[in-house]
Amino acid sequence: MLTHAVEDYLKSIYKLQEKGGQVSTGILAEYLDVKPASATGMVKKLKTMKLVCYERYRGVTLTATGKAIALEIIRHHRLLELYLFKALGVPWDGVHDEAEKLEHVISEEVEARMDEFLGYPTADPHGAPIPDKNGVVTQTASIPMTDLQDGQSCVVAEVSDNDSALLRHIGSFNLYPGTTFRVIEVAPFEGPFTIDIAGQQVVIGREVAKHIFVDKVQDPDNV
Amino acid sequence: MLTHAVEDYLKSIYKLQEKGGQVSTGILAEYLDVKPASATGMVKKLKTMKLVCYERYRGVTLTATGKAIALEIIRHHRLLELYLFKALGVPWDGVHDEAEKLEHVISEEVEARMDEFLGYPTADPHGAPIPDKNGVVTQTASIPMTDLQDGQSCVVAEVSDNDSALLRHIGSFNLYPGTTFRVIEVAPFEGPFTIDIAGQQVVIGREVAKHIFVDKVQDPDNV
DNA sequence: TCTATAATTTAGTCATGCCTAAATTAGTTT
DNA sequence: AAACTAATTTAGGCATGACTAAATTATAGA
Repeated sequence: MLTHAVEDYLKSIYKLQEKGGQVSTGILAEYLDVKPASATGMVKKLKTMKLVCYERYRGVTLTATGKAIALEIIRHHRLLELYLFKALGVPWDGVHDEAEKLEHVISEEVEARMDEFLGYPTADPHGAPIPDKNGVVTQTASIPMTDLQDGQSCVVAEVSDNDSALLRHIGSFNLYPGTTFRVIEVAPFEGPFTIDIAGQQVVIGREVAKHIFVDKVQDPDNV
Repeated sequence: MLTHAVEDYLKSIYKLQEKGGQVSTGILAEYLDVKPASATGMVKKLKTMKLVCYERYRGVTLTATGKAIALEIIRHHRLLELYLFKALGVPWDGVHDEAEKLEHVISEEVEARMDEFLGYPTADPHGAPIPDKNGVVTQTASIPMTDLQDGQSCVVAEVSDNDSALLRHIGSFNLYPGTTFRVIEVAPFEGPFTIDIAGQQVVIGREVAKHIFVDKVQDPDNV
């Protein structure tokens, strides 16, 4: 069996690999809130386990085996988040931390039963895709809200899930995945976004907008 | 925060204390499937944490604090067992092992929500009592099935939960907590029990019967 | 009481996974 | 090319919680 630490490292490497491509031990350490030396040590261990490719000073990449394990853990995490949210009513800003602990101990059997209960879902409460049993992820090419311009309409696709306070804040505007809104005004000089959500006007700061990803929608009122 | 190992030791000491009274480090080691020297080491650590009373060669007892923690973990465990059983349909011979892992990581919030979902239950799927939020346990004084004699009627109160194969076996007779049966015959010389469950005759060996605890019932057909 | 046996404890090791401090390498500047 | 800075790695340590082997204590029998 793999240790929780190994699982966490693989998961983190996967996520960093997704956005940044090259994953240095320093970035990994920062992401895991661990000292660089610790990350180097673990990465060397992961290499002997054939879970990562690694050359010193060159960064880390997951092997096929490592990636499969990372995706399994991510699947556990996201299914748990959705289950806690839907079946137990845990607020969406609380599910991440809880799932973080549960993902390492849940059995495949319980996971399968949650999956069935939820009707084989494809996204967690923050809009992140849930890999299927074979580790296949369907990535959607959403854009950050900061790329939007005046008048554009869109649907919230995904929201960063790691900051609980931020999620509570975003939730207070009803900006959940699936919510449609229209940009009324983008203030100049890196200013905030004024948007319309179901008739309500709301002002969203840039720092917050960075963590919201959307899909553009053809707006019949504006064409 | 307490480690999983500390929690497991406290829980085990509590359970052994319940039946046997005196808990030696040897018994504890056997129960936890650990070498005696390891148990001694941990017990000394628990003493410095003021969670147990311990004098060498004299055995261990929980302090008030230690007992409170043990009961909290037991509450986690039993609520989880029942939740897995009722909400997710995990078979009763599987819930113990799963709960064993989850009990250490579940938050109080999630526990409270499961408790609410289940309607504030008082017993787990094996009939063991669930301590309440304040650590109060309502013990029932059930007797082992091996104490029964010919003709007696009774209700299954509790079944040992630590042997999965045994549970599957007992379950195959429909001998769940709440099931009523009548003893037809106790074979002499430590022989098996022939019982009547809802019209079906079933033969139960003594080794199995040792793990089934019952409450006697006044049988109107037999008085 | 003395001794044999069983239970318990001590002493010393090992694997994990983290840490700090020091050394090394890479990547600029000048 | 030399030197400086930032990133990375090595080296050595620490806490947990397990282990084995050896020493100690308790207990029961002769």
